[in-house]
Amino acid sequence: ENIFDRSRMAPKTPIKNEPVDLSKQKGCTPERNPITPVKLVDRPQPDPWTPTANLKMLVSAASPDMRDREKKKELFRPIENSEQSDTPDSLQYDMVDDSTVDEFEKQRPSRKQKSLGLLCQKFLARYPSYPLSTEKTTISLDEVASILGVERRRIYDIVNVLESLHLVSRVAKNQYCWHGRHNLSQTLKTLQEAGELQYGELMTFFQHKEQDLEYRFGERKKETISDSQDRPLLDFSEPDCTSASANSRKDKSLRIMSQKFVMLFLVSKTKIVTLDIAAKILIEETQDTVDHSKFKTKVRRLYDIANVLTSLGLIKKVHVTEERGRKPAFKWIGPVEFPGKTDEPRGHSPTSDPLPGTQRGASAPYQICARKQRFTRHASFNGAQPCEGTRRKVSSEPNSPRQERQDEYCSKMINLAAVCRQKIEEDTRNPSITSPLPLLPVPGDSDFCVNPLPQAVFPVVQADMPSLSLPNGISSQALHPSTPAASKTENGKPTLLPNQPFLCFPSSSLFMFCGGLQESNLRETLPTTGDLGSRRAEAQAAVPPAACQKRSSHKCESPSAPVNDEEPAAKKQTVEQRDVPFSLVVPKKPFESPTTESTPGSGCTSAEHLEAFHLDLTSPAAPEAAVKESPKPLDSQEQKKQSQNKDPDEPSPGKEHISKENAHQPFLPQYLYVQPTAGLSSFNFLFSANPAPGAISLAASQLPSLSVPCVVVPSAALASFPLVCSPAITSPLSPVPDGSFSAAASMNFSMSGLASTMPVFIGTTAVVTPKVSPAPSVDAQQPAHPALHLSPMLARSCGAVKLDSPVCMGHPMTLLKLQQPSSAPLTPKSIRPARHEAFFKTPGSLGDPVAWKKNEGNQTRNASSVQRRLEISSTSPD
DNA sequence: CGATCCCGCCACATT
DNA sequence: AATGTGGCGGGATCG
Repeated sequence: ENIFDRSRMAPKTPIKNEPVDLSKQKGCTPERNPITPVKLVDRPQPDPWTPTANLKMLVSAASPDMRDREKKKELFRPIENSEQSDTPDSLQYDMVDDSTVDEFEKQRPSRKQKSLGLLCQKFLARYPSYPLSTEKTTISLDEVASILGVERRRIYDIVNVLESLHLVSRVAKNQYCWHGRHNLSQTLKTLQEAGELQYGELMTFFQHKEQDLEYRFGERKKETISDSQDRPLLDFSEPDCTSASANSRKDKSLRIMSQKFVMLFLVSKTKIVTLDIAAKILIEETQDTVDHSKFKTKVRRLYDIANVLTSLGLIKKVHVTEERGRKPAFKWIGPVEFPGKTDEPRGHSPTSDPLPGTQRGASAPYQICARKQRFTRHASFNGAQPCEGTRRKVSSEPNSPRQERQDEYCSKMINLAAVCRQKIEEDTRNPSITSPLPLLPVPGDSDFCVNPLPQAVFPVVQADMPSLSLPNGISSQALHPSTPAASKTENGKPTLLPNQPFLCFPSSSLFMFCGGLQESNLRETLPTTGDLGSRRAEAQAAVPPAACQKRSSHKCESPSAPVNDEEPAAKKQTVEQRDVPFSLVVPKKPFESPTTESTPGSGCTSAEHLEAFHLDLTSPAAPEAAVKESPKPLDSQEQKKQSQNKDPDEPSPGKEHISKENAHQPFLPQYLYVQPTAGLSSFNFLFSANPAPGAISLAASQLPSLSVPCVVVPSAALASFPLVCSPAITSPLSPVPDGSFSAAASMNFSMSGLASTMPVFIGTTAVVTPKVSPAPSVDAQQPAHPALHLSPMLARSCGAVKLDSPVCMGHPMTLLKLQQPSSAPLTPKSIRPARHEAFFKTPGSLGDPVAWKKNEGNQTRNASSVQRRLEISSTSPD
């Protein structure tokens, strides 16, 4: 706890280790705090410890990393930080007079300082995220407990969760083995698969709106399934470790719960799970009987788990605003895609798709299908296996409502479906708030899975931006008249809806670029061509005029497609966040960290980061978002249709509205989220880049250029209204609000070889068009496309600047300027590296080291890992 | 006052 | 029986 403050002055103050004494001291015994450090004592502690000694250990062990973590934490919990950090006084004083300061500190040992989340960070700080395979780090619970100054009990809480994700494994009594995150993606993948089996339908289904329903149903289902399967699934991983024997133990609910909790995120379209839903789902007991107390207890546990997951950077706390109100929830910010996935976008053929036009979106449909299948499979599976054999808790235990029959399961599912249907119908009736989109009629049987998707989309948005809302009218218009059709898609109009990817940016500060790459084209077509024509992405942002009211609009209707986009986006974000530690993570807090800041002048460097972009908000005042549209908005629809075909082949420039294609399956739009740096604080960017490596592969030839639709909005503006960007379907929109603000801009990204580093240059076609062409292959680019129209607004509001951003990459960049005078800080997050693993890695480790290195204060980070190691090693000896 | 969640009792598992 | 684990929920804090 101390650490916080001390991080800077590490060496100093002795006190804190022990919470206990804190309590004692609080009064005013300032000066001498240090003296008897009571507490630790409890533990058998051999070591010599003097208060100081402990401190030293702590400091040494944690310092570098700790800071990072702390920062992260800060992100998560701004308040805390502020407070602590505030204490500058303390620092100063410390210099002078420690005791005094300490006192103050002591006075409020604040509960937070002892929080599990913080503790977990400390814990994690002690071990490298990616330990060398060679080194096997063993963790002694007692040791850690004493070092961290907490009771062992608390360590169990942490370790149990970590174990559920396989970051550690139990080797022996009191001994755990640290694995780090090497296998995290694999684990998550497994959990995701398992989760789909168990919760997929539900989550998908109801996710947002129907949460209520979900709860009810969810519970049942889960139970059923979970029994038989959970164990196995969960356990699967365990075997590897010695601990297998451990299985017999009572059920380790915390571990299982943790896994289930993670599964919910992985299965969730929105990647947001509210606590209450999770609790309900996780309560295996009798569905109906959800006692209040039990529920409460479950929630408590979830908080424990959530704290750990938060410390791991896998989730973050958010609030979901629903019809009913605002509820606490957590959003998954970890990796979303897993390499190994069986389902590859490309492979899968739409053919079998049960869902007709519904989803053009690349992955979404796919997933759905998969889910169904599994589901089915699953059901049978259950039936086949009676799981009673496995052990359950002792009979004596109070609760053991477990055994369910598969039959029941089926029936439940049916019920569920029915209920859902009802729900939907109801909703439909009251489209008012809830469902902007018409819900699909759900066929009783099978479809649960399918239908859900569309809905899912919304929620996502909501979550983030409660504040934003589109007026209905607007939304409908703007978005798409057709939108509603989405549901209909099945019926008749398939395509449109789905295609559209909309992005809503909830948070005021976010900036998103959405775009899909045309991968398909790329792949098939020559890279070059692809490049060129490939992409223009259109992005639209519709900004409702101030007049617009904020409403539920957040739900912008978005066809399923959007959903897809979103997901990826989420992923990306996550990834990046990881990479870029702090800043990314917490958008809210702009970090002014030096890191990002790129000065205007910095050529290459800046390039590396997105800094290349400079955004100046020219017109901050102009809240309206400026959007650029790609040249052919109109076509988009048609194209969409075509897109259905999915033939990407044609690179034809004109047509290739990428966006649509994007929507298709192949590519997932990637988003890059750029954190606002100091200057940028006001903005956040999301870029959608191609996630798929596949896409990248295309690029491989050289520079693939991607066009991404982007929207730049001043945060302020956003705050006031919601933005929606539908890359795909811009055209329709264009008419809408038209002139006022939305402009669609197409962005092109060129990436060199791998997307990873490339400096992205964003060219607004319109603006810049002409210029950039450094990239050879690229030249073809259509970007030049005259097509762009900038809305007047844009034009005005933003000055497009072309830069050659010659970034190191040598790609040209275009910058948009928004009025922001100040240096635009950019937070460039580098584009995320193509590889999955990269996600996890620290920024330093990211694939494109080069790029990274520079800017950020990364050094810190980069160094940190190294340092960390060193330190640890040094420490360990002790 | 509701949301969080620390604390540590105590049951159960393992040694 | 001793000790390791970890469920659990009272009640303190936080917001």
